[in-house]
Amino acid sequence: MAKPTTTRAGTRPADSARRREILDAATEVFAEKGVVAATVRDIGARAGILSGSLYHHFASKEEMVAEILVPVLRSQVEAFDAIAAETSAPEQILRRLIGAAVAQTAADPHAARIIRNDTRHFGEMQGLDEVVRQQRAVTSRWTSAVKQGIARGRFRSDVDPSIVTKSIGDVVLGAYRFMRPMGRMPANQVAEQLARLILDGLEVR
Amino acid sequence: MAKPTTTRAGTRPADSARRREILDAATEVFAEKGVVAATVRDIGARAGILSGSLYHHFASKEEMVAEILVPVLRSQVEAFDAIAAETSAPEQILRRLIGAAVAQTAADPHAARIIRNDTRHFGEMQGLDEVVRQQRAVTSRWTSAVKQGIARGRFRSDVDPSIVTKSIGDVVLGAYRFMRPMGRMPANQVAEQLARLILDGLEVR
Amino acid sequence: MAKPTTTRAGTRPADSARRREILDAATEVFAEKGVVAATVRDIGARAGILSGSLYHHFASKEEMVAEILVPVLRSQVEAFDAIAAETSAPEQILRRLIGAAVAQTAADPHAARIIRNDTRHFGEMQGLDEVVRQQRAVTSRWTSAVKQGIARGRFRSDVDPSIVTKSIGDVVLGAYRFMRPMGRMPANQVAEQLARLILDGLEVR
Amino acid sequence: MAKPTTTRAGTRPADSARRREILDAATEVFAEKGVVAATVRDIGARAGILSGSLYHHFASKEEMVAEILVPVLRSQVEAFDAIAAETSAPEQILRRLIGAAVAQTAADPHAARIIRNDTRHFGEMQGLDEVVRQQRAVTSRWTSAVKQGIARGRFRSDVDPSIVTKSIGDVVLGAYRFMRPMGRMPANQVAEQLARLILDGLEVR
DNA sequence: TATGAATGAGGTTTCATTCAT
DNA sequence: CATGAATGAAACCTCATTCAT
Repeated sequence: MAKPTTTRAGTRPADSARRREILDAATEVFAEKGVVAATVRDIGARAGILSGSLYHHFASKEEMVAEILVPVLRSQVEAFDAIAAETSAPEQILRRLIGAAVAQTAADPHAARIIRNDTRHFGEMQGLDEVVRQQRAVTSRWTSAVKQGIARGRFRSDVDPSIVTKSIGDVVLGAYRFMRPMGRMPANQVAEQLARLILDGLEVR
Repeated sequence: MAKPTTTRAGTRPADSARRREILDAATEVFAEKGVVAATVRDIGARAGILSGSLYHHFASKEEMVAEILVPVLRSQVEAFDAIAAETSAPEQILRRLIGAAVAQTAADPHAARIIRNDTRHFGEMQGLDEVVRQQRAVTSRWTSAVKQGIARGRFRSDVDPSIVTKSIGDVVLGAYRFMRPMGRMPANQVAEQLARLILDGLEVR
Repeated sequence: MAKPTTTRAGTRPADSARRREILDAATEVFAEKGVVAATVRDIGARAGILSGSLYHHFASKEEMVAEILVPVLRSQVEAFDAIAAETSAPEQILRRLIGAAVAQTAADPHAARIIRNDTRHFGEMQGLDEVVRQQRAVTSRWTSAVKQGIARGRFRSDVDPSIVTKSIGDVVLGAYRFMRPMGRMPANQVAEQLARLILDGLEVR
Repeated sequence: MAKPTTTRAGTRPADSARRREILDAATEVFAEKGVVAATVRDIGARAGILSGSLYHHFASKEEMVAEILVPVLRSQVEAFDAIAAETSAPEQILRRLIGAAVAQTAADPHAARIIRNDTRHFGEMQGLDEVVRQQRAVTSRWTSAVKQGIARGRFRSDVDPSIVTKSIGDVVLGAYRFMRPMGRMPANQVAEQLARLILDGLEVR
């Protein structure tokens, strides 16, 4: 995982325990209500603090969003790059990308939910440039994996790569619903089922 | 003093042309910004009207959302039921459901986008009970199609039906991105590609 | 979107000094303009605060009304009950009820004015149930005092008790006009004159 | 009754039947909700017309109020003056004033209710100068009747004339509650009971 | 005369943010 | 670090009034 030792602008003591607690509360609230509908009062209430006091730890609501998502996305990009570097068979790559993405989702289901639901807003929000950048990086990893598979004749060429890519992305981002705390299945099992579905399809051959 | 949420009597001309225009404007704005972030001023601006004047036509922002989504969802449920009634082979049913859903998405891509992005908020919004009900109806159609296919041995039984159902739903709801005005592909082609992907999988056999 | 009427958690410091100041300002404004015509901006202006900031202390305009009136009415009911418990002669009871009511009016003339002028609206306003309940309690105290006097043959039986009760209520509630800050007479003198008028009538015998 | 053949400013056809109907609807609505809380939409709804169409008949909401109240008040002043002119005994005068006032209340209970509840607003509303003037005239009639009775030694002198006057005014204005449509007693009976109460008091001598 | 659409001002309320203590 | 008070902008919505048809 990337280490967020420095925060944008002149924000205070970097990362205390309190800061982490607040961020966890914010993560939950953002996941449940969405970043637009979530208010700083909601976050304060969940963290056991008054909303005004949040500003001792974070410069803005946006900064919280960034601080929640950037590490998650960065770590995903790193994981993806490692997989691409050490794997050669396209279906193996895709299978492992799915596994890594689902594992991330398992590690931080709230973050996954935020990404799935609020990506649309990140462009207009200030200070989320890095989030947007990392999201693009993730997408590009999926895209090259798919294109490579098609180029090597292992993936079907009669489906538009962009459709494949985005559909896989959607399916994987929705995996949080099948695992704790929302679902009941262990992450690796979810990953396996999604991989089967994506690679082999629903129909029995 | 307290805001009366009840529909004012005397207003509400059922559906005039102006009403339709405003609804179209609202549909666009909701799709682009999300129902929470979209303001009545945004809608008014797009419709060429002052925000207060919207209330000559609609009782609330919520009512607009309902009026946009209910017909779309109802028509989808009807289409789904017709397909289920006249088709017997599970893979045929699923293929046709996908086709119908994508066709809907093509007919009203903005509505699809709203559903995809804002479903989470509908439960807490007042006056959207019918929307929620129809959404449940849609989901139940997908679910029974999938379960039937599994029961008849045509769909794989090693993937949780709920995972299958939700994943298909996600993929189909995202189809608006590949068609006009956002994408460039004709609807029936998108439907065909998604059906292939879902039923046969990405891998070349 | 829909306005949540529930009291926000986290706010509401029970009663600070500021809260009292605002409540006093609100009391004046409500008394002068009436609860419907009084705007939160009026109240804010009188309290030296922006109208939005009022909501740091109160959940709604209605809550202010309730918080102004409930204690006044409750205290009146208590006073009435004490009188009824320790007094036996009907004319003595009535005289003392009038005295207590006028004393209340003297203690909080603005509240009396609000009650006199805006009772009609309380039923339709949200959160004023307790106000309505206490008002009924006050009325019932007047009614039983009058009926008791008639039953014991001390009050005339040729006038409908409901007319008597309501008329006395009206006269007493209007007492604020004769005392400071609107009038000039001391409260006990007003009470004495009203009691004479009510019990003995205007005519010289 | 004074004939309102001319309306203030350049308002249309003077008085058609429709105008009367609307005015009746407005009277009811004003009485029930109060002139501030009553909206032109309420009035239109009760009159079976759209609110905008009201302005073909009246220049403003205020004009309606004026047109409702001025004739009532003028007629009361005339009646009072006639009584004062043809009666000499103070208690007879007062008794007949009460009778006349209650009769007015019976004839137009809604108007009485409006006067009782909304007098406070008339000063700030535009175009109600004549209403205010006539209300002053009414008050002055009550005042002189009372003062005359005191001067002639027929009314008690140990109660402030202003208190007497205002209290009588309150009681009489509240009479609408005891007669149809709100109460059940015939007007002359209400008048008789109020006169007894005011002149002779509640206590049995 | 009436309708239906619109205006524009203003109402209550929300909310991110600031700051003295 | 946290509180509690406040700000100021902006949100949703209401309402008297106007006007073309």
